[in-house]
Amino acid sequence: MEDAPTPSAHMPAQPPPIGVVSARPATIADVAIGAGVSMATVSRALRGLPNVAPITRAKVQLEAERLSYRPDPHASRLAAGRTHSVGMAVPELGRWYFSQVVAGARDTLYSHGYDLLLFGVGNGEERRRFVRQWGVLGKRVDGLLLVDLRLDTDELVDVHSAGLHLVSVGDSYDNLPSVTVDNRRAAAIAVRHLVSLGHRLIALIGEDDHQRHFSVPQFRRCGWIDALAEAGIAPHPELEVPGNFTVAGGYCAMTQLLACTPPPTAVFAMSDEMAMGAIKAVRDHGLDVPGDVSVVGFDDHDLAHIMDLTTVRQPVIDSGARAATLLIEAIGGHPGAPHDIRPTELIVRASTGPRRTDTE
Amino acid sequence: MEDAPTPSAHMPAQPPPIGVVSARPATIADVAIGAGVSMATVSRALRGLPNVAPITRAKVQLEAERLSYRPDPHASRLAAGRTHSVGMAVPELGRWYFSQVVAGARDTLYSHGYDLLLFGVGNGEERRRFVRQWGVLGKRVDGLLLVDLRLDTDELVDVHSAGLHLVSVGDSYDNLPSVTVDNRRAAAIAVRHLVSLGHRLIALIGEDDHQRHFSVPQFRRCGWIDALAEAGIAPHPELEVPGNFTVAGGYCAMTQLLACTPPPTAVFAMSDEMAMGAIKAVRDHGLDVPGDVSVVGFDDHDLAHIMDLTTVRQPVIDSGARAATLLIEAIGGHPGAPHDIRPTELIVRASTGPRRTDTE
DNA sequence: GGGGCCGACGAAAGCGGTTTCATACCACAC
DNA sequence: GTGTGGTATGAAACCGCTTTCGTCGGCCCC
Repeated sequence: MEDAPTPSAHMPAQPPPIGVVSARPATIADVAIGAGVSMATVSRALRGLPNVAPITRAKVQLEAERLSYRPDPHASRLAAGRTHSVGMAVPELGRWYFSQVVAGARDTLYSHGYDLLLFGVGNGEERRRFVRQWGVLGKRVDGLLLVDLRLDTDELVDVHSAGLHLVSVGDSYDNLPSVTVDNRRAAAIAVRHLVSLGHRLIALIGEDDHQRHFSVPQFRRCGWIDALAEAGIAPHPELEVPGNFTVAGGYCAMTQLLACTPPPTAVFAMSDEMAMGAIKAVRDHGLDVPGDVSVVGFDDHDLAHIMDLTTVRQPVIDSGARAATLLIEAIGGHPGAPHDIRPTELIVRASTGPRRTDTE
Repeated sequence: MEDAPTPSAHMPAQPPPIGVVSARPATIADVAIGAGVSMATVSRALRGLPNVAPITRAKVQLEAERLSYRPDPHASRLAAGRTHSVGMAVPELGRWYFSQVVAGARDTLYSHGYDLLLFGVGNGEERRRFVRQWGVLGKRVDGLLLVDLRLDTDELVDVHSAGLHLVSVGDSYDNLPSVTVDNRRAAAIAVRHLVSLGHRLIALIGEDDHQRHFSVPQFRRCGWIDALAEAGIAPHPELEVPGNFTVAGGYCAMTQLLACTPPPTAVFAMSDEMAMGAIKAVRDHGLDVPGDVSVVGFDDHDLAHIMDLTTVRQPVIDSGARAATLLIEAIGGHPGAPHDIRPTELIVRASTGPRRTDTE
C-alpha cells in the first residue's frame, strides 16, 4: 500500500550520470526472471553445479549472456566465503627482485581468474600493522603470497586460524609450500669463484640489520662464510658491511670497504643493485673493476648484463609464477609439493678477474 | 533458545585480548550486544558519524577494541557501495618506471586505508579483456589509476557509467584528473642538449608500434622533432628505431643505428633502460660513449647515475603518490585539480659530450 | 505549559549472492 | 497401485553491514 521503496525508479531525467543511461548492472534476479527460473537455479547453473537440467542451464547461460550479467564478487564472497583474490606481501616494491616476482605472480594469477591485492610490509611498524591484520585479510583474500617475509610460529598460527592459505617465496618454512633458491649454496658458489681467482680478502655487502625479518640475507652470509672456510680464510668482521639492498647502499658500503687497510680485492654483494653501486664506488675512487676489485652480485638483474656484472642468476619471474600456481592449487584444495627449490646459475662476466699479484 | 552468542561478555577484566583461541571473528552484532546498543549505533559510532552520544561512542569503541572487531569489507561494500580499495592498471610491471609508480601509489593508498588491486594491461588482448570488464571492476574498486593507458572516448563513457573514479598517470585526458610531465618539452630539452653539443645526426630510440595505446612515446617523439626543427635538421626516418622500452630492445636498436651510413653521433632514447642497452651496444662495437656516440635517456633510473647516463629526470614515485592522492580525493567527492604537470629536469652526466670533430 | 524541534537511538529493509530444506515430479520395483 | 529413491527446482534463511525511517525524550520558546 505504501509507495514502492525504489528511490530512483521515478526520476528518469536525472542529469548526474554522463550521457549514457547507466542501467544498473544486471543482478541474479534479473537473470532469473529473464530465464523464467529461480535465483537458486541461476546460481547453480552458472557455476556448473550438478543437478541442473541441461536445457535449463543453457537457457540460463543464454540469458546471463544477453544481460551481460556478472556476479557481484562482494556479495558472492559474503555468502560463500571465497573472494577469488589473493594478497601479496612484498617488503619493498622498488627493488628489482620484488617487482619481478610480483610481475610473474600477477600474470599467473590473472590467467586463473584471481585478482591480486598488493600489500607492503616494509619496515617494522608497517610489518606489525600488516601482521596484526590477518583477521581482515582472511576476509579479503583467499590466500597470501609472502615474499621474503619471515614469520615466527605464533604469527603462523594466527594466519592459519584466519583460514588463509599461504605460500612463501624466498623464505622457506617447515610446513608451508614455498618457492626458494638455495641461497647458501648459491652464495658459496659465487664466493668460491672469487677464491678460485686467487682472492683472499673477500668482502661481503649485505643486510643492514640482522634483526630484520628476512632470512635470505642470513643464508647468503652463511654461504660466504662457508666458501671462505673451505679456503681456510677467516671472515674478517671489518669486511662485512651493510648495503641495505640499494644502489646507494652498495656505493656507501664499498666506499667504506675501500678505506680498510688493506682493502679487499674482491666483494660479494647480496644483490646486483648493491653490486652496481659498489662498482661505481670503486671507479669513483680511481680504481678498476676487476683490476683492483672484483665484484660479484646476486639476481642477474636486467642490467647486470649491461654492466658486465658477474652474478648469480635466479629465476625471478618464474619463481613468482610458480608460487602463484602453488597458492592457487592450495586454495583449490590440492596439497602440492611443499618445497620448490629453483635452480641458480653463476654467470661469469667481466666484473671479476684474477687477483692482481703485482700489488701487495 | 541457543546459548547466548556473547562468548566473553562476562569477563570484564580480561587481560589479553589477543592470543585467544580464535572463535569466529566478531561481528557487528557481537559488539552491539557487548556494548548494549543496537547494530546501527555501533556502525555509526565506529565510523565517526554524527548523532552519537560521546559516552555511547566511547563504550562502543571500547567493546570493539576488546573483541578486536574488524568490519567485514565485503559486507560493507555490499551494503554501502564503497570498497575502500582502488585498482591500478599497469601495462607492464617489469619496467622500472611502472614499478616505481606503483610503489609510490601503494604507499599513499595504504596510508589512507585503501587496498590496491593490481591489474595488468599489457598487450592488445589483455587490454581488451581488461576494458571489457569495467562492469565487474565497478563493483570491485572505488576508483582506478590508469598508468600510461590510452582510452578512447567510448571507453571513457563506459567507465563513467560503471561509476568509477579515474585518475591517469603519464597520459592526460581532457576531462580526467591526471598526473603527467610535459613529455614533449622534456624530450625537446634533452635533444636540444645534444644539439648544443654540436650533434646533428641525432637518432631516436622509441616505441615499437605506433598503434599502441600509449601516447607518451608520441609526445617524446614530437619533442625530438621539435628540437631538430629548431636546429634546422630534418628528422631522418632511418634514425628512428623502435626499442620496445627494454634493455634488449635498446641494444638492438643501437646495433641497427650503428649500421647506418653515416651512423648517428647522438641518440635520444625514450627510457633509461633503452639508453643503457644502447650504450652497451656502442661499446660492444668497439666504440666509445660519449666519444663516438652520445646517449641521453629518460626517467633517471636508479642505475642511471651508476652508468653515468645523461637523462631527463621525472619524479616517478612522487607521481604515483600524487595520483593516488588525487584519486582518493575524487572518491571522497572533492573535485581536485584536473591536471597536475610535474617538473622534469635534465641531468647531465658523462654519457653525452661534444661531437667529435676529427671524424667525418 | 504545550507545541515544535532536535538529537540519540533502535527496528528493519535491503545489498546480491549462496545454500539448506522442502517440494514436485518421474521412474522403477514390489 | 503404492512405496521408494533420485533429480530438478523454488522458497527462504542467511552472510555482515549500512541506511532509512520512526520513536522517544528533552529542551527551547512563546
